Amino acid sequence: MTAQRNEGRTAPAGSSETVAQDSLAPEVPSARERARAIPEAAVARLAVYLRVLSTMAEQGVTTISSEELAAAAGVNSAKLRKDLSYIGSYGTRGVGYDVEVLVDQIERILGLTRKHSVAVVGIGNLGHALANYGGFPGRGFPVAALFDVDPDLMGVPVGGIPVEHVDDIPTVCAEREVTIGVIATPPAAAQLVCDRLVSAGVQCILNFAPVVLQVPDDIEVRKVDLAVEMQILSFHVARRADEATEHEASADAATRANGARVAAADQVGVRR
Amino acid sequence: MTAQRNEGRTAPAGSSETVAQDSLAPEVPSARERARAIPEAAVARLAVYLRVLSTMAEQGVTTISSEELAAAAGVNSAKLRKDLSYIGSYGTRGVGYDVEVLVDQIERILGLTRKHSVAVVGIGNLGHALANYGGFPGRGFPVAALFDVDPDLMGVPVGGIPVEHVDDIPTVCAEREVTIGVIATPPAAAQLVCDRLVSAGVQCILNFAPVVLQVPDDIEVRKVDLAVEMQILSFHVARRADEATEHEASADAATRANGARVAAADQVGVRR
DNA sequence: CGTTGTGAATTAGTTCACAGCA
DNA sequence: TGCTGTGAACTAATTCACAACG
Repeated sequence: MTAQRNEGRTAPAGSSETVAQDSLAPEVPSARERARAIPEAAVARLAVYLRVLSTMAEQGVTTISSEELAAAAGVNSAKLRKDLSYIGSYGTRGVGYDVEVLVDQIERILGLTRKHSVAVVGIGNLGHALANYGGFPGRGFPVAALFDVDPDLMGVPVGGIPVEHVDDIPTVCAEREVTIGVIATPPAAAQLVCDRLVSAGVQCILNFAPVVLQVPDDIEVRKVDLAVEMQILSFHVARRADEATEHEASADAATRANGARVAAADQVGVRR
Repeated sequence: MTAQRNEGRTAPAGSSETVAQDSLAPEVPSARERARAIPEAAVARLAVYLRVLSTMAEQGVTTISSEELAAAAGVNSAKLRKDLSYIGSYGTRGVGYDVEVLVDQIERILGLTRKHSVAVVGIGNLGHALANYGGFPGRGFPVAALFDVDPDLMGVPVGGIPVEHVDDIPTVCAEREVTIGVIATPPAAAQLVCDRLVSAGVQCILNFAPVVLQVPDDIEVRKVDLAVEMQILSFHVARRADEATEHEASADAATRANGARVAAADQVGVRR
């Protein structure tokens, strides 16, 4: 609904890529253009590598091979090296990578050198939990504003920030230069809140509400959807059960027995 | 790093597919085998279609075309039809799909006809919020147990379920036939908790802790990682900023001005 | 007709495998 | 010698485009 949308945009697909700009400026794979070239899937993994590397650094590790880092991140080393190659060549052949250098470079690519002010909308169970993280995960994401509609919450500080009314989203967000909006409202309110955030100049939205948001296509939306996650898991349980009944003749306990065969699931790629 | 892993398994890739079984039983693309064939990405979207369809049904909609459903789900219609085709042919050419039929079929494929008992481990901010949902999203996921290490929490009911000690995970989970474990502990405790859940027979894990879990490869793990999500958004903010400075000559306000061009972002596919 | 269902074409992402370098 | 960086090969996912059909 609210379907003024237009999925099929104008471009006939399979045409552009680096196009859409003037044909002057021959080729500048600068840091800017380089960034565009990083596959979406790789970006998600870079964030994981960053965390692993930070942990390593804390433990005093200064150098690490692709094999080691890959194991710790739950991916294979070829993928890891390919991912790192998107951001440049910072390894030393025969040796590995300098942990600190890698941390710096990944932070640079992910734009973590900037501060990204965050607004959380919907201070219920979840919003409360989010606000209490006080300065989002990994720092660099200060919570600049909280919003709700509940009159009882107005002015009440959560995690040190007073709750304001959702009607004030446009003014407050614009004023505090919020770039990331987090929606933790009931589903019915999500689209309205989203529209306000967008009109306030917010560029990216993290949506916890179980609805599909309609947004201008220059707004980046990521969603975290509990129900979907649970149902995907349910699917796998079901598939497994089916397989079991399928060939329920052969070894059964035999398979279950060697529960020691540990292999880091590729949890990085959002899917397997 | 607990790295007994072995990413490169034995199979030389590009060999199997439907293999690995006896060559008798010629070909049975039964519901079971059919399930195996559904692309992971499609499964995630089916869950979204299901929600949209349920909402539709509530509103009295009985029939819907691929174009309409696709719009509401934020995907294009070709993808939607392809996704639905994985589960069977339930549409009527020239007409569309019967909403109720589709709901039933998707629920069947996702295994939502079964009950999946859930255990939540780590009753902090987030765990508390999760437990309070009381019976996870969309029903069918009853919370059967809560665990923590905090002595003050032992026996305290949260969302109607008393908190038990993590040491009891193996016995309690096995006893109550928990199939899905939710980890909402601090990162340091996550792997240990995960190991216990696995030894208790839990098949799938939803991990909110910012660590890469090492699990036997017959365990399905999905992760929800706030920090990663925020950093992906950060990346996009940064890229955008770079692009802006890039060709800061031409129209600037012009682009920002027509903020009305709404197009449902493809929020379904976990990525774009 | 109008819309589904699906092979074929395309694009994105992963893995292989090895040349090249410290 | 050992490990990175990457072209080439492969696999997965998406999109096209149209025949089939109620």
